[in-house]
Amino acid sequence: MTVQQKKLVEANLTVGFVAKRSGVKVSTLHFYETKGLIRSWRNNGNQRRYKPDVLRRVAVIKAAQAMGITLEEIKQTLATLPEQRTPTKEDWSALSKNWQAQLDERIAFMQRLRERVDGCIGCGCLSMTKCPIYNKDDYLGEEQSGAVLLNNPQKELNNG
Amino acid sequence: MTVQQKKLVEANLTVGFVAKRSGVKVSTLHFYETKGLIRSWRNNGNQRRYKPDVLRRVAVIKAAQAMGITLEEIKQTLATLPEQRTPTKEDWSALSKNWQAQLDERIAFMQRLRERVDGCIGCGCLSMTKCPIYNKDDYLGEEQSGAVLLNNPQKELNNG
DNA sequence: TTAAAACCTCAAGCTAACTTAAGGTCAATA
DNA sequence: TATTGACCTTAAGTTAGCTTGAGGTTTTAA
Repeated sequence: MTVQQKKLVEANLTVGFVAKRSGVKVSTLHFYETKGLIRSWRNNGNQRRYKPDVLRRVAVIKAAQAMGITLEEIKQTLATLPEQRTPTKEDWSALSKNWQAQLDERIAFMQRLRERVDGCIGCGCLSMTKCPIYNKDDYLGEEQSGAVLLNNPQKELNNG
Repeated sequence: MTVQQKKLVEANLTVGFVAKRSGVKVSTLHFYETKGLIRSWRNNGNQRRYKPDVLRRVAVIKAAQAMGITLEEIKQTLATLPEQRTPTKEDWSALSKNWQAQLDERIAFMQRLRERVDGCIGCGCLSMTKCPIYNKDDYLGEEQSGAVLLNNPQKELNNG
């Protein structure tokens, strides 16, 4: 039995092992911990030890990031997981439902954007007074209070 | 005739006017200029003056950003516009085609991600050795060389 | 047992996309 | 004409999400 397999069985993982397994750097795990996204305890020599479910947490963090969700939002959603026991299938399922809705909104937004790209950027109405692209109230107006996408650039579109 | 209408007719716009009309701050216009995204000339008093098509450029920049395209990419795409003449309908249309494809890729990626969220985050296979979420080669593997989304977090997923 | 690998902390650095501040000039209007 | 508002430049600050480096300790393995 290798050391890593042993670690796995004993169910307290080192930071290096978690890093390798989850595909993130050790520094990222430290960083996530300072941000309250993951937790660890220390051994006698002050080294971090993790429960195996940290791997799922990190994978979920990465998946959520790929959806465009910020670490702060992810943290808040992860905070809904139970603290006392290891999260169950149902716990994780609830999380995913939460993000599914956001993802659906984002996809819908992108699709509306796509239509706008068709109709607007490439349109023939180069007159500033006629083209809706110059009319901020029209342009992407429905998104005003909707999904937050990509650092919210659409909020800027509606300023002033 | 107001001053602003006058400016519009005379077709050389002040930075303040462009800022108000395009919904971005003056400092943003300065910034875009240093980044080579827009251009201006100076009047006798060293103040910036813009051609009206800067409004379309800014609107297009904002739309592209909402698609998740970086300023650097936007700059490169805008660089394909003619320098000597005011861009025509066809010029802008070509741009929009370019970004439509990227947007389609992004939408497709999000949709694949959505399926993964269904099947993976919320799944019952909490065993580390079985769940594909722990297997970086499986998880989102198709995206390896695909669309760049949201600061490329999916690249991280495949590291190490 | 000892050298290398892994780990620790804390501070600083990095990129994108801007914003803010300071100190000064130019232009519009009462 | 004078004052207010718009504009100028340059430098530094901001946020997110990390990474890098320095200097030191612990663990592992030959």
